[in-house]
Amino acid sequence: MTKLVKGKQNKEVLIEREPIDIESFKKMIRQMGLKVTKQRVHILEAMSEGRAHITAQELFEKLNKKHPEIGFATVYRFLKNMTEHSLVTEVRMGGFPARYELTPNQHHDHLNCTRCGKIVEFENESIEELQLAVAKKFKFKLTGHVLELYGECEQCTNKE
Amino acid sequence: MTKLVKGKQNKEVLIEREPIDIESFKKMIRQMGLKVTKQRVHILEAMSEGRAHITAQELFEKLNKKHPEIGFATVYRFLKNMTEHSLVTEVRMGGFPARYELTPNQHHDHLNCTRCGKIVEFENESIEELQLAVAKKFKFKLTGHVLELYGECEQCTNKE
DNA sequence: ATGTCAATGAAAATCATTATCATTTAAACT
DNA sequence: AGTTTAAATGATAATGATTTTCATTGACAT
Repeated sequence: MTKLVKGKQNKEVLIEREPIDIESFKKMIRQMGLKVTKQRVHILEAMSEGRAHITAQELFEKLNKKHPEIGFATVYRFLKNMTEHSLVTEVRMGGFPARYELTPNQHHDHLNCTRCGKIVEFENESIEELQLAVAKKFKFKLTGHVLELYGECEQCTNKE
Repeated sequence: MTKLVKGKQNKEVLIEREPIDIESFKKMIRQMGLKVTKQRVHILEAMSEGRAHITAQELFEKLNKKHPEIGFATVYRFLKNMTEHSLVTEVRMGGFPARYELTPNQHHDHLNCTRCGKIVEFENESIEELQLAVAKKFKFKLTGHVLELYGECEQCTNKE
């Protein structure tokens, strides 16, 4: 599965996502010290297929079609589990429901539409470098950052 | 009223907040095209006195002591109003209740030491410009951003 | 002073998320 | 393979922040 993102120099690049099979799903679950259940495997499957950022509800509904036996409590619980183990990254925006993605191996930040909740991923090397410069100026060893841009997407602006 | 913050060179600096009186509160309310009510004036008073970032509930409880006639719906409604008019800045963190502050006239971001909790405020025009460029690239009207850097400060690093 | 429409407060509603708890099941152990 | 046992599940209730509703009050233009 591939994901289209914006990269350096304004060129679009394809980030390959390593193909994930059921065996590696099970491995991931065991790595967290949890039991392998069909529900958990199905949740991981659904997350690896779909669009990058999904809400718990959307994920539940998607799963519900093929596997109506999975309750939404399980979805919420497992998402929380995976978030705590950094296997999944949680993105929260305004008062909107949290969105989740399998933690990407390549770092990126988010541009969020405050009206429709849409999330666009971006990566900007220059900003990263400036952040390092700021940290250096204040003699900090930089270990992480959160950069979330908020605005109104084209569609919402036109919807007026 | 003054606010104690950590500033450049690890020296504490005092950022003066312009004194706000009832008349200017009323002016602010009229500027938003709203009617001046005692509730709204009291809400503004309470916000200008207290700690920088307050939740709607905290604000309601604080007001409730002196003015038990103010309902929490009014607090929520007015905070939303002011946020929409950029008079108040809303900060949301994880799933926690939103926190509000009278919009500071001087924009800044934060550099946080993950070991001792020290906060350094900084401002970087180049980063701001790059953020605008990113938003433009994706045809977003940029309305705000959150930039928090995390790291280890000099003292903590030397403390090893 | 008065009419009108916005503002208010109490209560109910909503919405995402979490907790409860009886039942099921993974997987460790015969 | 059968038994055990603690973890996992799903249905439901509970929670907590925020919003809506609606009858009443009040600001302010006239």
